[in-house]
Amino acid sequence: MKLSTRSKYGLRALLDMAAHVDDGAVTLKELAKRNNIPVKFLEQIFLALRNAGVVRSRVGAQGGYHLARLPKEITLGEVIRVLDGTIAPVGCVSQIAYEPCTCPDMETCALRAAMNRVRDAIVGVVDTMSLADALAQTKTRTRRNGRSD
Amino acid sequence: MKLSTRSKYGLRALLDMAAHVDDGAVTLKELAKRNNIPVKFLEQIFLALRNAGVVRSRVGAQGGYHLARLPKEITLGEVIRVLDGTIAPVGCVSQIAYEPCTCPDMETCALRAAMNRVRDAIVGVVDTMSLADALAQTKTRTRRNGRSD
DNA sequence: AGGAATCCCTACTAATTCCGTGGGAATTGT
DNA sequence: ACAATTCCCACGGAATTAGTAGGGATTCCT
Repeated sequence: MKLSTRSKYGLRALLDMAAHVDDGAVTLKELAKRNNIPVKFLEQIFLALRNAGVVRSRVGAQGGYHLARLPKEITLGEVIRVLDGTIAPVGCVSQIAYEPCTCPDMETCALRAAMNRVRDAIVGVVDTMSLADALAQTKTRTRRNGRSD
Repeated sequence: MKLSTRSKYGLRALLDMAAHVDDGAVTLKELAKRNNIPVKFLEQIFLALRNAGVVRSRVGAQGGYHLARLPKEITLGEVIRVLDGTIAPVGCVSQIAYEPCTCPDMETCALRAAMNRVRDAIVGVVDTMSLADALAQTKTRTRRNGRSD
């Protein structure tokens, strides 16, 4: 159930941008340095984010990136979908990246039904949590809730 | 956020066993055939499940596997942990397979806080859903609920 | 105008993870 | 004895993903 490094980096950088949203545009170089991310890899990631309309860019000297919308209008789910292509734990429950599985009978597949619920649980979090929400939560002290793993 | 094929196969096979729990022991060969899984791969998977106390085995002719507990006493979460080692979407929020991430400051990492909630959401489903629950849900007609991806 | 900074794009390599296979030993029922 | 089966570990290869290389286009500054 791992999140790709690609999405991890992308989210980390975007959260940083959201935190410094008042400072105007920021360069990849700066973003990469601040967040411990290889510049060239981040470049690739931001290309995708730009094409998806999550960030906007300005080329040339004094150029850089800025968020295309307010932090509260960008959800984690949107970003993950852009960077990973899907969120669903198995292909057979994904709408945007559906792929049939090899189970003998998909209609009565108990695993599929269960994974549907898992997907809903994940989506329920990431699609309702914006960059702003994520930042706010951290500021008010991360309270752990005990569930293991 | 993908579930490994390993866990997928393991769960599929266990659900099958749970559905036929009254038939006594079943061989890997049979399980593999019924569920479209490569025998040798399934063998590996069941070795792990056996060591973890999820199934019990009997060697020799007329041997086979059977569940170590009732279907309602085996959760999906337990199985996934055995087969994948962890459930958490990122290493830095896993208790049983913790791994520090490369973010500049872990204490104030907004992504970590967010992923904590995702993990809780996933765990909330898989740790409360037993093999029996998963089967029951399918029998009562899988009702889709619309969330996309 | 020239140079420096920066994004844009594609292709490639490297690393890792994961799926699946092989072969043989031990055990048990017929 | 023989056949069926679990047990065990190691290995090969495929696929995915992380990260790199390099050059082009655009804009700003002096």
